Amino acid sequence: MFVSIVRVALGVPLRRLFDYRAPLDETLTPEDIGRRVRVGFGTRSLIGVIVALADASEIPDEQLKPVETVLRDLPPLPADWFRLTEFCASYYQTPLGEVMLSTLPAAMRRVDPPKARAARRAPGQPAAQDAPALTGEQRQVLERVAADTADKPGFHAYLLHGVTGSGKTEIYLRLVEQTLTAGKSALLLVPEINLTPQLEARVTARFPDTGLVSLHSDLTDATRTRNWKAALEGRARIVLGTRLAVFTPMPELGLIVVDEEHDASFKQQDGMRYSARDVAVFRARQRDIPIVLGSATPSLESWANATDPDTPARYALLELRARAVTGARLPAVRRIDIRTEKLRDGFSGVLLQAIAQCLERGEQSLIFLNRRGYAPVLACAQCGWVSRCHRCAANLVLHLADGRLRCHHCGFECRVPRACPTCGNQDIQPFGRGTQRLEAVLTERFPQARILRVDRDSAKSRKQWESLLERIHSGDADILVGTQMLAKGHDFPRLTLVGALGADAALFAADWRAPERLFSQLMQVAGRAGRADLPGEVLIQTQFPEHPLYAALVRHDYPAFAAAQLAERRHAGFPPYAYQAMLRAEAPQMADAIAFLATARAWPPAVEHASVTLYDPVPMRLARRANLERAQLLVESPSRRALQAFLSAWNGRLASIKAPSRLRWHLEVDPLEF
DNA sequence: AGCACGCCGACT
DNA sequence: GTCGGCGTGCTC
Repeated sequence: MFVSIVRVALGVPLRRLFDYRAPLDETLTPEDIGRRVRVGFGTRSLIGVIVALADASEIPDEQLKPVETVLRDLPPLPADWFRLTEFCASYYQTPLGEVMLSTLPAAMRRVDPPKARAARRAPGQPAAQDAPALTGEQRQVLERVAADTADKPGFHAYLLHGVTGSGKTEIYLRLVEQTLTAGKSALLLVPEINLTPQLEARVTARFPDTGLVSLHSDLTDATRTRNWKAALEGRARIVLGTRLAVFTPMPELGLIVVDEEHDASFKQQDGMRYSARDVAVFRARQRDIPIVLGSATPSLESWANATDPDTPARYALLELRARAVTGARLPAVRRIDIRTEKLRDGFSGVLLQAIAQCLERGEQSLIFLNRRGYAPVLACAQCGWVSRCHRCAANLVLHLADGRLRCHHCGFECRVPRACPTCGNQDIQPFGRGTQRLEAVLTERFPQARILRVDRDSAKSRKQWESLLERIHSGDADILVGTQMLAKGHDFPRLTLVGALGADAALFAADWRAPERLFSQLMQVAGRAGRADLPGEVLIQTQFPEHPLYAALVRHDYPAFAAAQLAERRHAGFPPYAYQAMLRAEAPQMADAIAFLATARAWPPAVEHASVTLYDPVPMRLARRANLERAQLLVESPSRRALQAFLSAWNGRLASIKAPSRLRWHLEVDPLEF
């Protein structure tokens, strides 16, 4: 074959590839597939990836431009990376070029790349830390995996279910060790690296002389590029990263681990809205290697895959039931019935007393409330004015700490007015409670206590977060007040009491995934309390103490909770018993957004789609954000295959719907939020 | 998505 | 008279 045509993927939102003439002075071979090229595109130059070579093009010869440069600074992107990005392009209905280019580090898609600087010398690595002895359960789990792979090497998907402190990390580390010994490399995915620096520290300590790189969005572009190159060139044997790392090319990949697999931060919420957990499972199957998904409270999707008797077991279930730390017991969980009691500033007498006793014993307590700010709204009792955001369909939250009203959706903020802006009444009142208010209340009630608030406001930067963590660890705080940030993987040495406020809101929320998230969060904060010598206690203030969610929580019984939830989901025809996609549109006028969706709904593609249901377009729950009116249309099918076939036919037609230029739309497969 | 081209309103 | 608003069309 005489190669005269180079087929190139470009990072533009067009569902096609672009043909170029081979450069005049170079002969291209199939080995060049996967190399980056610089090509002219319209009036500008772009970086693209060679996807194929051909001897002819459908495009008339005079319209073809020659490739400007073939970049040979790196090995070509490997074949399995192509299959991975092709799968994502097709599954998530995103143009291949966009998928490919968006998963490269920014420097790799720039036409004028910044000069690469040598890495600063890494500090001297400490000697390898010894592996701790395994518990019986841990040994069983590892033996099971070893037996499976000896029996049939290749793809195995495991769901590792184990409570906080049961030693999941040790399982990961042992499997990584085996993988390295076999000459392969490992990919470890975690929800947010800066929230869990101790995992990174543990991996580093265990494998000090192994090429370990991390990949996440907090790294500088130069570092990210350097680490990514190390992975592509096979020098990095362990890649530890957040969701974006799932696309890292790794020639010797032999194991994937997804820690806290239920965590919502594995879902990308803009651009290509992929689930890194699901992509990881596809990648493992495609590479024919084992994958371990770990969690104390797995996503119901994964749990169903591992336990549902009606569906063939897609994942094998591995369980760690006991806490690995010798003698450590699960904390006692109690429900505090607040239907009869008059609360004092949101706190029940029982909880206040428990905090007081905790203080006396010199132990730490944690108050959990998933709402930041001082109060969710400021209102005038005289004329009915409430602090609303004029750009969003939402209230402005009162932040008394810096005297401002803030919109949590668009970032708008202003000073707190002294009087009601409409009637001049001086007596405007905050309604409801956020973490700042709890902090203020506790400061007043326990003036001698050192109180630390931990939420997105007090831990804005990685530095602030680390300094807060440092204070918590050094015992520099008696009472912690915070949001779900506090629930994420940390050891609080003297924490023995957890109080949860406002949990009920999730029980009857419009979002039917709210109970799943609530259970997971409460289970996680509960897991922080108590250790061998200090028993822990969890107090949940509720008006619905009989609710099955709390009953399961008291028993630490995730399987029972999951079974009940799955039964409800099955009955209601929700995921994982249905597959969904969401078409969303936003425009300055709601009517335009709805009209777009109505047109899309009335344009069924030419494929058979009997099993696919298209619902009516409706305004989103937060109908206006940053002055844009938003609406959505749900597409659903009991068959993933049918939904996929429908979407690919439909997606092609959506682009040709005429709409006002200010209208934006996107299609999301497997949406998590409504 | 960018970027150019093109056709109508208020301004140094 | 021009600067610039954003509609429309194209990119191998």
